Amino acid sequence: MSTQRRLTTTSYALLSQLSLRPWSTYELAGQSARYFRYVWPRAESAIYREVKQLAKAGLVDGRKEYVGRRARTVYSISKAGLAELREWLDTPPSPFAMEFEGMLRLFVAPVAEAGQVEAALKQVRADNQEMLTFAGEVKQEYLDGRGALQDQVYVRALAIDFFANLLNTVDDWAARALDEIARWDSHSVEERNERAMSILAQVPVDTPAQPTTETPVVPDSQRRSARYPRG
Amino acid sequence: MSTQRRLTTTSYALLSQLSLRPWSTYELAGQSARYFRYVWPRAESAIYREVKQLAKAGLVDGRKEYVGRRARTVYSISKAGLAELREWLDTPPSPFAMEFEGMLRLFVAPVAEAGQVEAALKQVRADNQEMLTFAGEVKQEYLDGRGALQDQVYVRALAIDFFANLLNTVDDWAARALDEIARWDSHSVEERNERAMSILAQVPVDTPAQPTTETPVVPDSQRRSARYPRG
DNA sequence: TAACGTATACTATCGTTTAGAGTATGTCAA
DNA sequence: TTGACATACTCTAAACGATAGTATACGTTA
Repeated sequence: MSTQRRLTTTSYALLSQLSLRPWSTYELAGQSARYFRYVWPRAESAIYREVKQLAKAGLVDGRKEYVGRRARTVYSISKAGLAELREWLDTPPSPFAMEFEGMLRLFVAPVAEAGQVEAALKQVRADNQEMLTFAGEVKQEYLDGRGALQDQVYVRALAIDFFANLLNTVDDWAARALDEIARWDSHSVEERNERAMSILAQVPVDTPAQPTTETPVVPDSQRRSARYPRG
Repeated sequence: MSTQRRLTTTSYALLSQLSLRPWSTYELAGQSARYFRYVWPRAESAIYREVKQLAKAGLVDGRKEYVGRRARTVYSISKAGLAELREWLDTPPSPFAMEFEGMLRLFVAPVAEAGQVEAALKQVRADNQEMLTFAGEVKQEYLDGRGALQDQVYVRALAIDFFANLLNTVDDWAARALDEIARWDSHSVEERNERAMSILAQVPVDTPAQPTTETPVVPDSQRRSARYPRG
């Protein structure tokens, strides 16, 4: 019953899912692979490990069921689990983070062979297309009334809206970047840099009013765990 | 000299940085904290560990320098390292991935107390503002001609363009989502779901032409390591 | 001139997480 | 009855993160 170990966001992600309805571990792993993968990617084995620990901590109840001779465990959230979940909801979420190897490829451009960076960015667009196709399928599932947790479309629609827009933004950028790269061959580094300055000037973000007195330090919005501040 | 262990993307990120010029480990850790953090976030200790292994594998050369009695090691890429890097550039990049706890918070909305999800999304916007401020500072640094690797603005400008657009997209979404959440109080779940259907219909992604015969399986664009396919 | 705070430059350790393979049972179609 | 595929997990090495700790250098202030 007592919560020994500190819970991770992965714990809460599972508690969240289980707060909506009971699931078997296999189903949870499936949901993770199909949907959660995009916002909170975790290995399949981590799901199995994690629910077991949640059960040990008394935050979820496991019930063995049988399909023929094959057993499976169906979990549901416990009162203690729901309380934990509610407490988590009073803490600020950890900030948006990403891994984008495509950008690493771009950074090596000065020492890459012609075409290598281009190929990487084309791959980025291909991946994006694949994900957009998936998003389109999910959109259609909900429009057809056969989406997962269809009774919560009012929540899920916002998630689909998020992804479609995000993927389009990334794709638009990749297209722009490919356009620029195509010009590199016929321009010197100096010419490219001059052009870059006007691209920079048009980047949709305000520059600081007073010149930053010195190079700002390491960004701080790292991991958080405290409650929301005062108001 | 022989590469025993399989290199990770973290290895290649460091090789990339070292291919542009030599850096001390401390500088590499600093660059990682300041810039790479956003595309390939790794712990400081991981940087120190990794360069040492790259040195052991003969992919980088370390030279001890002294400031008084305090030693530091400055690394530069070796021929073998450059060859490895070039091979990596011939492999497709791993797909874009993210962690977005804010979305997890949204998913629990049906069991959350009023205001909890709203607070989470406001935090998302605050974090975004912070990152946008940082992007603005970096933009100004390059416009002033004092950015890191300023002679490569033609590459770095594209990265700043990426971030500004991405952050704006996330922020716009969060604002839209907050607008929707504000309506929840005065509407039943049925009314919310009805509204969600029209939001869904306007999501900027095409739905599949032929109805997806069955629920599509686990997305495949998982980790890759092979070369680009044929042509 | 001593003390203090901050930046530099790391090392060490422990626990967690991932990737990937492996095991075993059940279902269905050819 | 064989094989493909889905279900339902377990196991392990290597990668990674968090945290603490050590030590030197340098500038400011008391």
